[in-house]
Amino acid sequence: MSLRIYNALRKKKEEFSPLNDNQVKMYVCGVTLYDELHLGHARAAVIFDVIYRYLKHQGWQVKYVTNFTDVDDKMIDRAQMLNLSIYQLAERLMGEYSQQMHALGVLPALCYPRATEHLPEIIDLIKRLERKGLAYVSEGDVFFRVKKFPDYGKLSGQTPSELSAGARIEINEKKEDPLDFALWKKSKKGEPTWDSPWGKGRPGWHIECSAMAMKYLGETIDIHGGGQDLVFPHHENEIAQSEGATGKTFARFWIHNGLVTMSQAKMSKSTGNFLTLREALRGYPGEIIRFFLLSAHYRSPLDYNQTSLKEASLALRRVHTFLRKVDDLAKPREDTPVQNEEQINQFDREIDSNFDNFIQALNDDFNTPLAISAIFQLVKKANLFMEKVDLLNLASYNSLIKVRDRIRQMGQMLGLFQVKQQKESPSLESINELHQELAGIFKGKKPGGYFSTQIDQIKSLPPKQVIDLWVDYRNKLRRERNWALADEIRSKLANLGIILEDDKKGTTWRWSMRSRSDQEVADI
RNA sequence: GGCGGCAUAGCCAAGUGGAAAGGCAGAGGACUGCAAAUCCUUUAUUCCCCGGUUCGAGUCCGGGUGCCGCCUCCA
Repeated sequence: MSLRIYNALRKKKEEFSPLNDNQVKMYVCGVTLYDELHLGHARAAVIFDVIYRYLKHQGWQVKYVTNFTDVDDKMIDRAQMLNLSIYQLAERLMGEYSQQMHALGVLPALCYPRATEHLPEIIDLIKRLERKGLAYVSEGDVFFRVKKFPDYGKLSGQTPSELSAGARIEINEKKEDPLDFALWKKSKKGEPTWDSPWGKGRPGWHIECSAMAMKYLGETIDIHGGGQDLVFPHHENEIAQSEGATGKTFARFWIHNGLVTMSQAKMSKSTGNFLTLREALRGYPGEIIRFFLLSAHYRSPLDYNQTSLKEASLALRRVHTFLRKVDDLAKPREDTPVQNEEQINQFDREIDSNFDNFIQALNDDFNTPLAISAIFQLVKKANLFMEKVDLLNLASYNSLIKVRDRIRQMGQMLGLFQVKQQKESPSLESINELHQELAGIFKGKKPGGYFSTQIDQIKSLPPKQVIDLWVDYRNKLRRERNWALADEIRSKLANLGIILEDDKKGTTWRWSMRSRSDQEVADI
């Protein structure tokens, strides 16, 4: 089984292996630091994070670099509006970025180079292009001479003649040809500026990526990624600049993620059609958002609607419920007699073949929806197994542990199911509130035993123990067939976000996760 | 006008030649004091339409239709 990746350069899936036997060099275009992130940015980050994780899983050492664009027109405008320097604006947004990426379970890249910290490299690269006649100076600006680069259009399928015929190209008197693009822009008054051989100015948008990718990864990299909306002109121009300067292949594989749409239209800042990542994270844990983002193939468009995250949370809950069930299993004694031996062996084989299916799915151009379905199939089989094998012995227990570990292992490649759902401690206040509530139930009644005599002592116990006590007490009521009171306790606890579940083996409880935006319970 | 993508059940979504994955929602059932969780059964004989290739097509080819992206900053 080998990894096949759809290479946008050739518009087909190709077998992937790194140029240098063990090391993969991957560069992904990051964000421009001018405004909040939205789900579209999150999708790109999560997709390339999965690719990064999977490449590492293949045993390769992966050098993964993603940049920040920290100087451009929109940033300059925005910074002026906020009365900040572009540097301050960048710092602020980078802080949010790392916080939100962390919430999504995105692993840190090797480094996050910034355009403004690589002026010497950028200037060198432009000089190189100038020497080759691929760049020319015009009134303080420097442009790339597209006509001198014969391969122009090889990524996007655009050809210079067709582009020239198009009506949407900006007419600029300074350019020799409308297709030429800026490598260096002469600065206007009040704009951030750097010295250069061509006078004061700032880098054009595309050149930073070429310069920084080459600096950190070399002149030929294995994978270059970014959103589908970057194919033209950004990536096309990167190829022109880089290959024009070096004469070498810039990137062997080009990977583009599909865009997130909302109401069937591209999610985009400029159109106002977007959901910010901040908003999404206010309503749902990062893992749910991540799961949603991986629920479509990375090259397909992904449509967000009102119920997307709700559905994702329900689906994810299924897996978490299973993992928690296994985590809660008590290890049987060594001498528990083995039963259902054939069933257990059969189950073990299924676990392995299921894992193979998962790997095959990811090997086929990172097919995450298919990979995820393998996890669901395994959960289903395991639930069924648990149901059928009623007496848990060491062998069946070990099988279930194996499934759980497999799921966590698969989850690791997707960045899911890593954290056990923490039973966060409620505040002292809410525990006191709980007591008030529950004590109210007993007004005029005699709960008896522990609760009537030791109510003050209970208050000093850790919350988990208090809840356990109430659960015990409720079970006493249930044994007495006092359903009304038992149900009232359950409902009071539910108000505090504590879900009780009774089954044959007893009662377990867990915290639910509430969606703060719409009060819908998204417990996982 | 040019380049590219998509069209599969109520919804989301896999599937590039050989009996239509998975999830959500719905229906029925098992379990349960009731819930919850779990399990079982069930939901596409028309895979956008029309032609063609083939023993056989959602899958390949041709022609339509609809939607989307890029060609201007954009993950």
